[in-house]
Amino acid sequence: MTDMTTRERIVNEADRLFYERGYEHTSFADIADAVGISRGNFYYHLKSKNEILDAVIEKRMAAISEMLRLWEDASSSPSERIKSFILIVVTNRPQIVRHGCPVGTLCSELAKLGHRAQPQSNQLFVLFRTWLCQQFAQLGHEVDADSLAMHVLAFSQGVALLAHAFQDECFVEREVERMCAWLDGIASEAMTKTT
Amino acid sequence: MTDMTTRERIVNEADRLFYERGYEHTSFADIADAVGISRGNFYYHLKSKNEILDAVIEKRMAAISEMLRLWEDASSSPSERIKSFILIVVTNRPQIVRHGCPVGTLCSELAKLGHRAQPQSNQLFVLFRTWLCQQFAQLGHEVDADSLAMHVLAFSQGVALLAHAFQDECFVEREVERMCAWLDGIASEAMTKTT
DNA sequence: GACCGATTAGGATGGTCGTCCTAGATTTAT
DNA sequence: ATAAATCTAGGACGACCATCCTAATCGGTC
Repeated sequence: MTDMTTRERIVNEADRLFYERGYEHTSFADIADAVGISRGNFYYHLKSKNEILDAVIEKRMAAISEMLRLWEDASSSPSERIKSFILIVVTNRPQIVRHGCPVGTLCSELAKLGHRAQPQSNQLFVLFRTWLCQQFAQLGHEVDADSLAMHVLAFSQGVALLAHAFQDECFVEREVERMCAWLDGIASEAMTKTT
Repeated sequence: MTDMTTRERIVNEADRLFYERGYEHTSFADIADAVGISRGNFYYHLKSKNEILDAVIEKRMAAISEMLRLWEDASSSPSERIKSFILIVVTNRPQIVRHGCPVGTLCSELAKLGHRAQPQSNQLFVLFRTWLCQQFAQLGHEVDADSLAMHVLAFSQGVALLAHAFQDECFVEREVERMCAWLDGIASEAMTKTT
């Protein structure tokens, strides 16, 4: 806490505020207030708003990579790992209902803005996409692994967006159940093929 | 064209710009430029940006209602009508890839902003939701009609968001195929129950 | 042709934004 | 202790924002 550099504290607060209020709707004054430093001092640590955004995306990239690595270690089977992903929308329900999916809302905003950093933010999706792709391949769905990965990704984004709009937590659970059932179907389908 | 009132022209351009650039990122100057009138003249027709947003939402509500009415007339069976909805993401592919879903991106932005008009924008979703709900009920899924409606809605939002982020048109078609197959399963399931 | 309401244009206002600059404070190295 | 490097605060900047005000123009009516 205390041994965190000012730069890290800025990036942390920016990360939070970008998520809670959106990128464009968060100003330098907001971040400076949250960190507890003056507006002017800001530019000593980060030269522009773009640079903050880049740093935030980089931080999220690292966090996601770490999370995927943990899932890799914790679960033995690929279907269990995929289920770990499906379950994040229910694990993070309160945040999603309040602020949507951190990845989805950022990518959506930057895409609409035609922002310079859109490709970078898309890499957050790509991280999940390739990881899910690997899991489906290990499940025996080598040919349509990417298609299945995108399907799971689309599921999570659709659920997050509607949960956010309607502020509905129950809906999330119903959709997760449906998705888990679908995944079981996919997994057993792969089993019968190999055996 | 010529007999359109200035107010209507303003609302039309605002509708387009809100969709293409987002609500917050569209300024009065942008709309005034697009319509071809001066900034100052603006406030004679609409008192505030909120009022423009309200008018745009109202216009979209009317457009969606009309579209649903047309689907009602064009299709004989409820499953055909639901398919009409599923197919809009492929019909409007180019726009969705460029700007996302008009309803989803607006609701998502207003929800994140905590905007006053968020409930109004949600009514756009509700329009689809209740209509889909009716169709599923007619299909014989009275008890879980709303759950199924939300599922279809989530599908469309997930697909639109990812298509927009990844600028991928092929993905849309694959997901639509998958969804149509799912719908056929739901429909036949209802058939066997009634017969 | 004078009048009046509807419509328009353009500028003024106060606020916020991202950005930059500079002078002071603090820390570190010698 | 002194000098250099690092960090901080606060204000100034130009641009843009939503909003408001006022004077000019237009249409039709008597």
